[in-house]
Amino acid sequence: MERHELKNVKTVTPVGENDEACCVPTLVEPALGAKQARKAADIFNALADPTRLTILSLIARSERGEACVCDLTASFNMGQPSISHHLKILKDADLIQGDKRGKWVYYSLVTGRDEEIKGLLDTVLKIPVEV
Amino acid sequence: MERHELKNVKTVTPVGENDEACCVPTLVEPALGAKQARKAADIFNALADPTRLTILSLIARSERGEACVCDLTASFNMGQPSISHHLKILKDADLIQGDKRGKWVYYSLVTGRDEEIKGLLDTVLKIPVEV
DNA sequence: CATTAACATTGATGATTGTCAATTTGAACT
DNA sequence: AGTTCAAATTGACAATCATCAATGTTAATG
Repeated sequence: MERHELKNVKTVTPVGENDEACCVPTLVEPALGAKQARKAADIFNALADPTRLTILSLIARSERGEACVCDLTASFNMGQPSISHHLKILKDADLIQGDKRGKWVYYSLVTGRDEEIKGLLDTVLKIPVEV
Repeated sequence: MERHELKNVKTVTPVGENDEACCVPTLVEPALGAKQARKAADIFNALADPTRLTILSLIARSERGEACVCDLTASFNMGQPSISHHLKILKDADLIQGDKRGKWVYYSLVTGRDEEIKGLLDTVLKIPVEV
């Protein structure tokens, strides 16, 4: 079976009626596993929104490592339910955790995943914004 | 103006008719910049799909650091147009690049961003899949 | 207990997305 | 030139998503 990467090299394949063995995959490795891929996609999906990235950034850069919903709500031009919605998505993805103290709820990066999350943010935020 | 983080500490604020100054943001920092947030979100969005993550993984782990569309198409239970569609999204996000050689097109991670992309994948794929 | 304030939840709506079927483009070979 | 095959593109459709308006929940307060 010939590899198309080598198609200029005439092989000794006994060229039948339809040679041209198309694509012998270079790798048929386990690749990724459907479950793992879905899990990872969920996390990236939680990060795939400007509002949510800004929320994370606000939390990560805050003095105490946390921010209350009212602080966050005040930082955006959108209603409080929308912020709540985004917070839920981040929470469901295990990126942030909420702590109710009195009337207020304070969100912080999930304990133990601080650096991981900051790393993801930094990596992508390092990319220059085109001129 | 009292900080609610300190609400248990009685302040000397001349408690008027409505004290209770809600949320004095701990940080009013520039945060992130709308443009930068959108750009980052676009990249995460390109990563927010199991098929696309698997494509990236297949490319990243392949021997020559590239894979042709026919290889990729053969690896999924979906039509060739769908794979083409996902490749376009990854390409538009500047994560992969295509190289047409003969009848075939070979995709690889964008030159110079190899490690960055692999880093993003590794970070998220390290997360244990729940039992 | 009634009220108020902070936050979450629900339901509706317009926009975006992933997939397929059908068609088109473009290169290689006869 | 005509055929064949790899890949991209187009159009359609169901599903998902971000937002808002309205309502529900829970904790502090009078």
